[in-house]
Amino acid sequence: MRAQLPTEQAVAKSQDCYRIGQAAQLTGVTAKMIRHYEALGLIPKARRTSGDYRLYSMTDLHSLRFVRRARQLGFSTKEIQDLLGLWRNQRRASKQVKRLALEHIAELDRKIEALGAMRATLANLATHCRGDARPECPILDDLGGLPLE
Amino acid sequence: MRAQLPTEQAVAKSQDCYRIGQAAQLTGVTAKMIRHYEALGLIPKARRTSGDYRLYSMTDLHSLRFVRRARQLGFSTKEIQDLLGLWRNQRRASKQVKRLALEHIAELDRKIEALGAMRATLANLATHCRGDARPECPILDDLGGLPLE
DNA sequence: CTTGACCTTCCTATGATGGTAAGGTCCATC
DNA sequence: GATGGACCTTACCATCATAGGAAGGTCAAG
Repeated sequence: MRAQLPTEQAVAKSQDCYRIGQAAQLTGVTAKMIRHYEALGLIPKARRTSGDYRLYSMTDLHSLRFVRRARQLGFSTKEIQDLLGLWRNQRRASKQVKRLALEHIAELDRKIEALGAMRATLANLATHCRGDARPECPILDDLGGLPLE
Repeated sequence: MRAQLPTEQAVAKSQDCYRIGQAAQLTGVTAKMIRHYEALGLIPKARRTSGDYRLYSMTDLHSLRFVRRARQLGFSTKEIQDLLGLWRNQRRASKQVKRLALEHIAELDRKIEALGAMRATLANLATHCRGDARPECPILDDLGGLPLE
């Protein structure tokens, strides 16, 4: 479990190069997902060592952290692609970014509302269920459609 | 588009038999999903006609509506399997049903909370974004990790 | 040279749903 | 009795983000 700081690593570090496992540790994005994002075109193809190992610079790590943070906020990879484009574009208008953010907020609101409606319905049913050893159960009655048929 | 009420259909109806398309219409579950639920073992394998068409009775339709309603409430197919078991078991204890319901409510709460946290963070960032033609953008700054590094 | 940590690619799976393609059934109408 | 059309069948692929594993290669230390 000792970090391999010797030769290769020392060279890598001095050259601002990290292999995928290190990049994963430093960004919180799994190596698996880093490769996946590369395949999706979300991040550029990594440089490779002579042994075909991927190499990442600090800039790359920065991008990976960006992606992770955006994922934490629920953006899809497609949306992240757009956000990354704006992030890298010095001539972007903040209006564009804000629009994406507001759209995503609206999407989150839709999901929250849908889940809230489920929760309310189910909580209501659960309230009326005695929850004892007897079989009578308004929850199952509702699912079975008894009240509606 | 005329419903085929003649011979086969008349017979089917008189015998409490519906083909998958009719079952889909009557239950709101797509034919696709009906087959899927059967493959999952959620509903029993349907009887078949001599031509290998699936046939559904009113009881089957009832089960399908149960599944649909449970899906609307966000239960997974695995959970629905348990609910169906309880529904069909006349000796069930309502306690068991209520436990499943409360667990699911807790799960919904977790999801709602997670989405709500995303929403709050993003809304906060959006508030501070001017949303004009200039490039400065606190949203991108956050995603890029500027405030944390 | 071997060992072990790390890397590579490729394939598989998840969960609920939708799509499509190639082909069979069944009934009505010509 | 053949045709057309609505409906059905199975089988495969796609979505979305993520994880797991197998088989094999790299590299540095012992």
